[in-house]
Amino acid sequence: MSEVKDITSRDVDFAKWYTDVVKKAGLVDYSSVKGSMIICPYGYAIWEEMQKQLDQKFKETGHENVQMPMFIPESLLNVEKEHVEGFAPEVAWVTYGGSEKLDERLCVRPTSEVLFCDYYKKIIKSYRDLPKLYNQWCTIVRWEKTTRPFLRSREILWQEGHTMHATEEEAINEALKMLHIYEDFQRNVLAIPVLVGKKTEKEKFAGAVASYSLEAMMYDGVALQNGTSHYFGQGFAKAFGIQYLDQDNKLKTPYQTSWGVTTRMIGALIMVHGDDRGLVLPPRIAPTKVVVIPIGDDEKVREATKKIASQLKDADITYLIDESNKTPGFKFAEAEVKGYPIRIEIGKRDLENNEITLVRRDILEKMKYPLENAVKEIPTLLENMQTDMYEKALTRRNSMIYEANTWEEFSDIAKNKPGFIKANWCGDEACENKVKDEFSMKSRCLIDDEEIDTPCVVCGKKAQYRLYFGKQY
RNA sequence: CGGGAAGUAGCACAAUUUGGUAGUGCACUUGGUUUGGGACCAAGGGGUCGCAGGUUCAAAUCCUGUCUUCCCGACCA
Repeated sequence: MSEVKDITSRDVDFAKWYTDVVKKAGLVDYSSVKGSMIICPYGYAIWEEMQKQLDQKFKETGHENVQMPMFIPESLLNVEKEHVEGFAPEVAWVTYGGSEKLDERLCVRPTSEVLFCDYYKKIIKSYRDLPKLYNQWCTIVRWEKTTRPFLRSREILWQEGHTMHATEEEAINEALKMLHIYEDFQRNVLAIPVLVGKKTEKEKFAGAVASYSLEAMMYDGVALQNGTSHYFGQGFAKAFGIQYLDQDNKLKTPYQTSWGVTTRMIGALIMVHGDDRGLVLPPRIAPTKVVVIPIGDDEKVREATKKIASQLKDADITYLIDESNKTPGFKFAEAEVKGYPIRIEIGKRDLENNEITLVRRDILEKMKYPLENAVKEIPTLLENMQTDMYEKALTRRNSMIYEANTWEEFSDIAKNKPGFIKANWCGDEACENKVKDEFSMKSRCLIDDEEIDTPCVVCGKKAQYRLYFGKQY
């Protein structure tokens, strides 16, 4: 097995490996503005696939897409106090229009809660106007100090749902429903195991009553928050004066949610599934499922390639044919960097036996199939690959979740073993801060289906919660 | 935002110390030979040395500022 050129091994330098893969696979390129990335065609194709599948789910659950403005007047941003305090440090401001200084500066949306609220105030008058289930696909801007492609950028491509409901129960259900749509998508399509749960007070969204998140573990044991769903209660609605007349002819304040996922999911795909040869895409999200590599300039090879191509087309399997004038080894390596799930090699040596070679990207095992029915096997291969990738990721993640009952145990694990730590907690923010100060680990999310039978891992007082701690991107 | 490192062709680097015609490998173009794990021959194209000032007869090289990238920390839904 020859070494793949130019990709740093992920066990040698994970950060470098990540940037190498992102660039060599043609997902992203840097622009001249820090943290503002160019998403290349292949990277964007993955995003489009994510969009397509999620958007369908959003629509099936009654949501409508809208497009809100990009600018928020300062006075509008200031309406909800907690919210503005949470976001003020990272917003970008527009202060000039042409050469004229603006009377009121405009914030480039870091998220659109206030824009939606401002609009909902106009259009929600009656109980008949509820629920309002809007979503938008857009970019937002947050002036992050440290940036990395897909993981933390200043301009973020995402989706944000904003909904209004008549009752608290309905709103909470909405927040959880969308959380579970994300969860299902990440597990079954992205093949990424996620921990799903409520955030602590300290970690929740600025202005939310409750925040729920999806926490994935990367290959190096570091957490990536891969989506959030928030229940807002009536906080924003009250601050913005959103009221409707109910059936009983009384003015009432609606309950609100918001939820979002970003292109960060692409970063998660890379860091959960990738290997030293490059990207490995789960079949259900791969824009191109199969790459066909003809070997040698031979009439029989050309014929067989044509045949396979037409069968793939008939079977509705996305594919591309690499007919470039490169050597087979080069094409194989290229296909591996790109992470196409299945590679088909067609050469005259196999054709003499009426066979072709298929290779699954995740296990890289060469399999011979009869030319006639090889394509028929592909759907099964893809499904097996999808399942195996999830199992492999799950096994690795589970092997890196540790349990600590005392501060000594916690310290030992935090210092020596990358991954998450399960522990009990009293609920005092001081204890959360101590973990963060000493080990740069933050609480990921609460665990609500396990017994709490030992004291707080930090202070030793009675524990009220069980949660995961972990370092994060 | 603090500490460190780096920016010279698409990529990886040399030339900078000691100022004096900008180079090598890969990639790219054309033609040919090739093709089962990153091919070969031949002929070509491509650079205001990140950007802006300054010093000098002369700046990739020295000085100042600035931007970008990477690493560590702080910050962070």
